[in-house]
Amino acid sequence: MATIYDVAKRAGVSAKTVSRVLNGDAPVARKTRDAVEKAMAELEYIPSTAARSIKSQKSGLIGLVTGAISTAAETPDHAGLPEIHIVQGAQAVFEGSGKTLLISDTGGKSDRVPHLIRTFRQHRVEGLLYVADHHKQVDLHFPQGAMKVVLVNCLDSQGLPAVLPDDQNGQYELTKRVVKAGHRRIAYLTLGRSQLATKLRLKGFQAALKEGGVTFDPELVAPTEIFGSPGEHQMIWDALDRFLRHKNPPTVICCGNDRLAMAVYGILRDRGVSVPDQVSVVGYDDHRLVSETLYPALTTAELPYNAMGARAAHLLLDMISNPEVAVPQAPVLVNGKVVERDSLRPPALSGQLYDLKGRMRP
Amino acid sequence: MATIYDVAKRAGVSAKTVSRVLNGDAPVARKTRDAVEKAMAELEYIPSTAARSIKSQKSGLIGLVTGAISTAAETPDHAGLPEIHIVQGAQAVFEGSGKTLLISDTGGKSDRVPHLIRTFRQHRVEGLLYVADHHKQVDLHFPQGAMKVVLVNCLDSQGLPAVLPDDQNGQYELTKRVVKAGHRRIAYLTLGRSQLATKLRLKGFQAALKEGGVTFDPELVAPTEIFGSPGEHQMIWDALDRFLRHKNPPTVICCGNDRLAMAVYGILRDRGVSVPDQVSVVGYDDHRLVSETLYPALTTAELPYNAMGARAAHLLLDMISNPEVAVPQAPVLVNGKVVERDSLRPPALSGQLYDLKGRMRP
DNA sequence: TGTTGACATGACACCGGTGACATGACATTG
DNA sequence: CAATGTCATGTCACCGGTGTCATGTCAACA
Repeated sequence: MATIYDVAKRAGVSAKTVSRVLNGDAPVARKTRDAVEKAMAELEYIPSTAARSIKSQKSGLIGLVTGAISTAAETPDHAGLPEIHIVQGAQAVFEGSGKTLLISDTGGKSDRVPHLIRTFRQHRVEGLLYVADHHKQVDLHFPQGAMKVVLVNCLDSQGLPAVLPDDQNGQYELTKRVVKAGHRRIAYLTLGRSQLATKLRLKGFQAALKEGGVTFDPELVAPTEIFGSPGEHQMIWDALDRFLRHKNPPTVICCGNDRLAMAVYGILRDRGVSVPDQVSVVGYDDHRLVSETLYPALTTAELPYNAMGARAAHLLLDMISNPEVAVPQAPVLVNGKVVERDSLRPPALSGQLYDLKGRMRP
Repeated sequence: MATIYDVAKRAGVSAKTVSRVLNGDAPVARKTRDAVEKAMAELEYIPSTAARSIKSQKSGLIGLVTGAISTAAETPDHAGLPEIHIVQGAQAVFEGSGKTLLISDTGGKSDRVPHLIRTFRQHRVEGLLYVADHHKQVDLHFPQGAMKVVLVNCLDSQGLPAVLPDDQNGQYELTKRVVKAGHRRIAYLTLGRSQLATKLRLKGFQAALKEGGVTFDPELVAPTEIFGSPGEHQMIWDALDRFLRHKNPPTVICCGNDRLAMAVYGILRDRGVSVPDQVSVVGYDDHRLVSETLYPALTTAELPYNAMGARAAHLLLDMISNPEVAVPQAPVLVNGKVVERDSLRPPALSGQLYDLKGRMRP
């Protein structure tokens, strides 16, 4: 690989002059510049970032840690929207600002994080993005002040800057849409109780009901747990069964995410309940693979992963370029849109809505 | 950030001795070693890869380009299994061998590839993984010999080393399972005709039929195109309608991927056809978010993205550490497993299988 | 015509490590 | 006891760039 000296020799100038042509930080005679550029082209010269960075003390690198990082062994694996969207959103921003992204994946093992951090520090990354697979609390103990860090989709107890989805508002907006469609009996199949998103969204849910003058009925709320476990379908089946047998049954079922909505579609239909003619269904995430493919297509709230990644990237870049800037004390909340598709309709008019059949598959 | 000289001074030795402690490439007296290690710990010294690499001429970096790279504007966006699994598979291998991954995302714009390549060359990456979002032909024009490249999930006309899923064998094995379950009337809703995977899988499909003594009926094969387009559901609906109205209708529907199977579930049920009691359904990809969540869970063939990523990483590492090694001329094919779940059953016994209802939603 | 300043370029040190080589202390051997 | 080898450590140059400072040229100006 050609060096700046090779170019200098070929162009008959000093290395420093080549450097000037490269960086344009001092005037260079047109003729000299041409000669240097010709030499660079002929030698396919490409400057070495490594050499640059030892001198400038700036690596131009940003580290990104991903992969279901957590304190516990909960790792729901593929449960929601893939974090890749966060990475893409961030990458696009860094790309535009000349930074390069170094990524590491913990593979779900949080004990490997220290090693990853060390690798990043060896590369002298200028900042670090810490991406969780779902909205959660994490417990990191970074060598304090060692590097700029922005958490994405998670927060810690030390108050590191964090970018989070606005789950409460998202569910609020979505539910408002449901109420506006005319529904008064609204069931909510939430994610696990322990999830932060669940608590926040439930607040948004209740706020929207209240605002719409709809009574909140705790019997129409049920949590689900554990992705991919054999018992999961049973749990959803049972919850739906309770909803449907309620003396005043729901006309719409809100789901904790699109995946849950997918399972609900299957079970409802298996039981002879038509979506959305008899019961509407809405999801959360706008996992397009699911929301656009389900038949009928799913009305859902966007989980703005791409935007969160971009937001976090900007925040980190600010912190890097302007070390004195005050980092946000409260988490930055990013809002997603409500995406209306075909699965939400005004409630059916008749009193007795459905005629249940089927039972849980053994 | 502390340097090796800071450590040397604090430990009262030369920088070279610190280097020896770091690398263990020459004997160091126990006492000296202890002093050096103490100093390193106190200063939180972490060696700089940049400084190391200019001297050693080895960056320890691997570049990875992803993001629906293509020649055309086909970009099906989210159509299949996310490429992130390829990245994860590769990352784990590199991690284990001390390499660090630099990633770039083209965001679907192939004209940005040259710029990404340049960035990677500035970082003196030792090799490059080029990851496509689905099995396709790409047309790259790398500065020849500029760097070691392995293509993943795609191949080019110049015969660059490539790692691909064994689509033919995968569909063969899956179809064999279908035949073994007793099916004789087997419909196949393929992906787009132009896709490489479609052609290969159709071969495997036919081979399995032949081996099982089942007659191939072209009327039971239909292609789908264009993900997410408004007309897509219509196209699937029409194809299924033809299948179901066939004088000798299928007892199972093989789908080009799990997403398609998801759409098929919805349409079949909408038309009063029970899965799998009346018609079995199988997919392809083992996109677990879909295959495990569908109700009933989907029998499908694994698209071994993780393994492909790992395989490609190993191949690239071999090429790097052993430049003389012959690169595979033919693409490396990686096989996936058949995953049996609940959507495949022996065919129903009765003659008249289903009583169609419903029509395409307007 | 001598002075001044803008322009163009080069010499040299330095960034943080490591390879090649040299040196000094001590143990082993004939 | 001198010769030899091993161990432990240091010196110095170099990797590929860039910052600092010096130098040389030439046109404008007093």
